Amino acid sequence: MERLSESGAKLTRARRAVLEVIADSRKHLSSTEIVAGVLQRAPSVGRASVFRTLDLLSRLAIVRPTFLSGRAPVYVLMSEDGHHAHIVCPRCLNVIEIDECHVSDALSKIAQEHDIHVAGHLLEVYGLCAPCR
Amino acid sequence: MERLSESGAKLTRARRAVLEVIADSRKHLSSTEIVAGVLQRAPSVGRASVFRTLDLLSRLAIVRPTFLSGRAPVYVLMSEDGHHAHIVCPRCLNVIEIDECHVSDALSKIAQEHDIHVAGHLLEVYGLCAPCR
DNA sequence: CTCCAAGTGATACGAGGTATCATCACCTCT
DNA sequence: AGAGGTGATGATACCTCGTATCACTTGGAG
Repeated sequence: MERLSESGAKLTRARRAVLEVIADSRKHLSSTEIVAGVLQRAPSVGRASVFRTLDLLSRLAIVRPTFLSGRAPVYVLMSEDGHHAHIVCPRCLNVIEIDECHVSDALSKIAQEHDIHVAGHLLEVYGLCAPCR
Repeated sequence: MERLSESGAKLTRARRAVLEVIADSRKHLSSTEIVAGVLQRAPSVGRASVFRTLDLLSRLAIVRPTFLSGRAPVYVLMSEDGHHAHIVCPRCLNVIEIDECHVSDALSKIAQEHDIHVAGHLLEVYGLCAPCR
């Protein structure tokens, strides 16, 4: 929310609604689910604005579209410093969020080797979860 | 290619064509580009089969759809052991492939903490490349 | 309070992806 | 090597998600 206004973008009803829907959700939502959620919360907001907002949030690295299950992408909320990590079980398609992903050493090596200023990352780990084995 | 036949799936003309187009490309391709490439290589192959094959390859973790630029996802070819890593520059949208991503220590910690058998991973690093600074 | 660029909502449109179904060809088994 | 049947195919029509357009509204700086 602060990240949005800091970027110079206006904090409008539509954008507030989209952000609230995403932040309040326990799981990653598809665009269709976000449209539905926004419609409940602020019925006057139009479809197009939801998509425009998702696009804006993606460009600001607040959110990142990713394929988890189903045909449409779901939107992952990035942490304040632009990072996110989760585990996907290819069997049950459940997603386990990871808080501590231990990749900072790896990132600094990568930054050095490729002459990059790292601003964020997404780590997806694939593997069977305990119940599925 | 071997990975496909080992999975029990038939090795057909359509599938061969899709795999060849992806493997021969220097960059990550969108579905539209893959359809076009397949059409050149094997004109008799139908649209639907290309999408079906992409779906199959995703389920087998040979390929992974990801949003890099543009509206449609692009397909990333995973290594034989199910891993892939790259850097995306948010400015020029160029993608730099990473061969050595240094995350194995992190992955074993994650595997332990979350009781997972890690089968693969995708690491996306975001950051400005040298020319863009 | 005023102003105006940024953003909005409604709608029509278009591209990307899918369901269907009769036909075909891979590959196993003999 | 040849046959059989099941998984896969190609063509088409369709549907869904996301986008362009444009007249109107609104956030927020001054």
